[in-house]
Amino acid sequence: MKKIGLKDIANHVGVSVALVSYVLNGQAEEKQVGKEIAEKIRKTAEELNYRPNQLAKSLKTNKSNTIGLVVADINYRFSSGITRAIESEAKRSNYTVIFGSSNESKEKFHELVNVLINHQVDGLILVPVENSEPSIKALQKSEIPFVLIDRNFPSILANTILLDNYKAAYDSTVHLIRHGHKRIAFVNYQSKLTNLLERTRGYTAALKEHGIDHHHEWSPLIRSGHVESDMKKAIHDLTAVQKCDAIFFATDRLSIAGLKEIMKQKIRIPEDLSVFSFDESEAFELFSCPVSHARQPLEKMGKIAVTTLLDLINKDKVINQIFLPTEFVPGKSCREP
Amino acid sequence: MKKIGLKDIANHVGVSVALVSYVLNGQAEEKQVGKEIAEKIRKTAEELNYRPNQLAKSLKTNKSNTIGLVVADINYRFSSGITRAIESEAKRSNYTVIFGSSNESKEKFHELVNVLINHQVDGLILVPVENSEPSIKALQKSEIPFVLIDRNFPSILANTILLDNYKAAYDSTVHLIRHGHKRIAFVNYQSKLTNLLERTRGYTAALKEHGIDHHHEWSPLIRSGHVESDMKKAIHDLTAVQKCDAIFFATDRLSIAGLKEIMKQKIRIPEDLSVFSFDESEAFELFSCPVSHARQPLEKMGKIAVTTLLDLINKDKVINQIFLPTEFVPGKSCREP
DNA sequence: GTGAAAGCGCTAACAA
DNA sequence: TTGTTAGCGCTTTCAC
Repeated sequence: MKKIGLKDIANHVGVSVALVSYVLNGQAEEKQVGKEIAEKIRKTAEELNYRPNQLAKSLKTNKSNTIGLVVADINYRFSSGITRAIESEAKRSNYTVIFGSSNESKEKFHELVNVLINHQVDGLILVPVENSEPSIKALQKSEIPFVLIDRNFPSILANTILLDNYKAAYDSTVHLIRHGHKRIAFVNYQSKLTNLLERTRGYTAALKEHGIDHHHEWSPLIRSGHVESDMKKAIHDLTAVQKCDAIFFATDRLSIAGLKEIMKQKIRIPEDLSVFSFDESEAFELFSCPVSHARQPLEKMGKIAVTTLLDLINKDKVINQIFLPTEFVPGKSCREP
Repeated sequence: MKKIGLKDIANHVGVSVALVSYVLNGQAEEKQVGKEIAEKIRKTAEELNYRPNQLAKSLKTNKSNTIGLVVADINYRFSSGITRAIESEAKRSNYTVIFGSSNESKEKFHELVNVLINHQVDGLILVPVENSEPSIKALQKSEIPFVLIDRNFPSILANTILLDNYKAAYDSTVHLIRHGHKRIAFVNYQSKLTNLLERTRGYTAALKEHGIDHHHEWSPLIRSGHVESDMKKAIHDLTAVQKCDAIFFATDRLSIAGLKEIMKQKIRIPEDLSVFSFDESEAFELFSCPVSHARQPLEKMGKIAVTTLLDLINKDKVINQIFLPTEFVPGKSCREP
């Protein structure tokens, strides 16, 4: 079946391509196209099953109606949630999403951004990875609109949609303090990502402001390549050696790894130990007790990322840093005060 | 910063655009471009930070190096796993993925397919939704290469990558029978999707071939909009009324909902009841005992989907239906024989 | 009201 | 070896 173009319709109806273009783009009124002709064009387009070539359109108008999205790993709950929100919001505005997963590699991240740019995306939504500052800085020079999401860099001023990680961690820690805990541990990844560092900062500040001495040993860092072994050691240290009575995990994956280890070591929640998680996980549904946690507003983040980006594309740019609050989801994993 | 095109480089170096095009597309040898000139062109392109306009290229060559992907819901473990595999395999072949999530709506599915086609994707990978046969049939007429994945329709003959759902369910049921179970329940969604129906068929056949009378009451159907309430009733019926001693859940989400309910009703696994799951879930990690299950080869499915599609795009090929086996992952959720 | 034609950035056949 | 040029399918200005 031959591809149908404007010309085919024009020939068929016996008019010029210009008219066909007007009509099919909803400019029939504006251009005062004859009613009958317009109707005939529409009908023929339908009959011939005309599909506009978006590439040609984009090439001409210099606008692809496409946004590029790079997430860290589509298998993360965070990524799939945000992707779903972004795709659906983009679609509402008639944009299509071109997609890539960097798998936390800065090389792949860089390459993906370039590929997306070559595909003439109108803008980018990026979850940057560690050490991707150079790519982002290069991007800034190119004047292509983009927004960062979830993560940022101190050295880069850009449109950013972030959680208020500091406050969320602070509040969560205070929650544990209110429950009467004094020896509160915080398990985080070893990482330079600001969102994670901010969580540590919030935790530390909460302890300090409530007159609790923070022991360095209470904040073990887990190496992402060695989660299982590091976590095993961490849980043992925190409970048996440091006698902590509460553990606050910095991410969902750490919570899962930690809770698994806690189960193995037959530590009872919340009798022996209180647990709080940053992020939620499907896995919590099958844990022996509901896990109290801070929930990320994925839907909202995705939606705001898109609207911010579209603003950037359509209007002129003001740099905007948006901090979203988490939602506190009470469970039964913290002992009663 | 003005956009740099081939012409700019040509002017800069003092040659024609053709030469620049040749060199930058690796045809320098073939076209016998002067070594020095070639080098100069490459250097200038680099300096000017030239980025090829993929749209123009595609328009001209009638090839976008882009594949469209429509999944049912990117939040499913299945979808994100398959998407990751597809994206990474596509990238290996220099293809980019344009993405959409149908959210199990046939209207959205149809629309997405059209949008992707308008974007001139070279081919499509689709996870069809219920009642999307008409869209698929229309697609077949258009001669755009596509492969279906995970789901198919009896009335449609197309390139398809499927699980061998029948065999996987059959084998899993036999596994339970071998463990000495006689009253084995199978909990599935109420759905017309063939992959789910095949699982029911496998289960039923296994019972029959092992001389076990199948009671209709042992196969409750859960309505996807009422999982919680339907599951509550189902679990109660199966255990208290039907006295089943094993339950086989047809999907990961059903397993989670079922296990949650089982926990609530204080039924012990595997002492009181054996449990087997089709699909795995992160959630199993925190269940009181490891759940035996059949694992889908997501990586492989994604990879094969891409290679099949690329074959279809590049050569012309016969219709191919590929059935992949699941992997049996033993847990401790089935009582010992 | 309608049509002719330029040109978006690129490829590739053809000419020189 | 290198350059010229005709489009790919579409939008849009300008002329009629």
